[in-house]
Amino acid sequence: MRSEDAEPGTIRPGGRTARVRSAVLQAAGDALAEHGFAQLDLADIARRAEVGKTTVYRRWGTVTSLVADLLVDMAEQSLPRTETGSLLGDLKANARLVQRTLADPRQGALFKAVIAAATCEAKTAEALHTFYDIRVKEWAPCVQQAIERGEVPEGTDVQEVIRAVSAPLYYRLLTTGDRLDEAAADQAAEAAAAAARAGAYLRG
Amino acid sequence: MRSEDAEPGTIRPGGRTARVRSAVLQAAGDALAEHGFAQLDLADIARRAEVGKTTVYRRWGTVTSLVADLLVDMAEQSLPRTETGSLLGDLKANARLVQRTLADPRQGALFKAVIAAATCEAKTAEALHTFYDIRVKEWAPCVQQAIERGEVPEGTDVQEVIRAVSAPLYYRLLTTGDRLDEAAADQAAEAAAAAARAGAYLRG
DNA sequence: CTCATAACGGGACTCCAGTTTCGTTAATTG
DNA sequence: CAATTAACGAAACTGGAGTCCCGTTATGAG
Repeated sequence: MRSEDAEPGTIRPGGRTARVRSAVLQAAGDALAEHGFAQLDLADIARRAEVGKTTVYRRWGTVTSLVADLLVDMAEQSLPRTETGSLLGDLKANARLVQRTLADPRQGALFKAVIAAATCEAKTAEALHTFYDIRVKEWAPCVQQAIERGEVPEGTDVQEVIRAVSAPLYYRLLTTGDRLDEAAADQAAEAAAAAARAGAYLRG
Repeated sequence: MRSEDAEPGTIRPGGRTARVRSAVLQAAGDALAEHGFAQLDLADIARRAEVGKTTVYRRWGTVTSLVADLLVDMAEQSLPRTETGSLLGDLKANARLVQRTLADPRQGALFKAVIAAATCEAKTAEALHTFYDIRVKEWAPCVQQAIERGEVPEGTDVQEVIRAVSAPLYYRLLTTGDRLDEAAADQAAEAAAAAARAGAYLRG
């Protein structure tokens, strides 16, 4: 059986191969959080992961490609959503979660780095889109429940409401130097809730 | 007079020096829009600008540093704001402006690239923050006028309202593959207006 | 207009990110 | 458990990004 056309790691994905992947992804996350996307070389990641650099180049090839795989991994680790019984409560819970993530030095830097990487290659961008699509869909039901309770008008784009909560937090992270505090999270949730109630997210 | 401690271009900023700067910044913008932030080398920019690569390395040194200067240049080219007489009208005008910019292939790619660059170095990040600070302050008066007309409660953070218009557009640009159309712009403006009227942006 | 030198630019040079080679280890199959 | 070969990893290699040197151009001061 020839394997020239198969990606390395697909035929014998067991033991060592899996171990190498998780060590490399771990190291990649660390390196991205510490140095950022630009000054990142795969040899450094290989050293951290205690893996041969040949292996990293063979399996991932480029930094953006490695980040794409990292995003697939991140997408699999899903955090469970909480329920509070009111739209504002649920949205605040979501906003706080996002805020805590982005305000955390390691996680915040990591998210900046993966976003930067996603702007540089289509494949990585797609992995990022999938990651956020999963997260948004995870939280969308809380808006659906609000519709059923009559808090929000019928025909509201539920996913757009969830995105509206995150958007100002990411915008602040990227375009201002301001700290992301709980007040920012609450404001984002309140603004999204108010706009949703006013029917701003009705499908066009 | 020694000049070892002065940056090149500061003592004789006239004719040639200025011409080189604008040619290089123009080329840098083109290159960023075409190739993105990652696969960018200064030699290519020098070639496009018809300038010696030694000059580019001497004056800017790194890609992120060059992007920082590009952002200073972009910040100086300010677009005049229109006035419609209502908060929603003004915010829609702003949203449409941002949407058109980000939806434009060249400009959209360029903005993605400068954001990516800003995540990689503090100096570049600061230049980006300044850029957005200027843009936000340019449009903030329309919210102030809305306060004076009684459309929006006293004590509202006027700049935050402007940011709330852009935020979902940038969020969509970066985290989804969806096209940025006029409907997205209008929705962003309507959501920000509704939230502002509801007092979601009162200073904490 | 003249002079001093800031700033530019071609070309040689260096160094390391990324590749290639080939021997070693261990995952899978029967 | 033995055989096959996928996947790994050390070491040598290479190309081009970034640096250095030094002669040339042209700015700004007097």
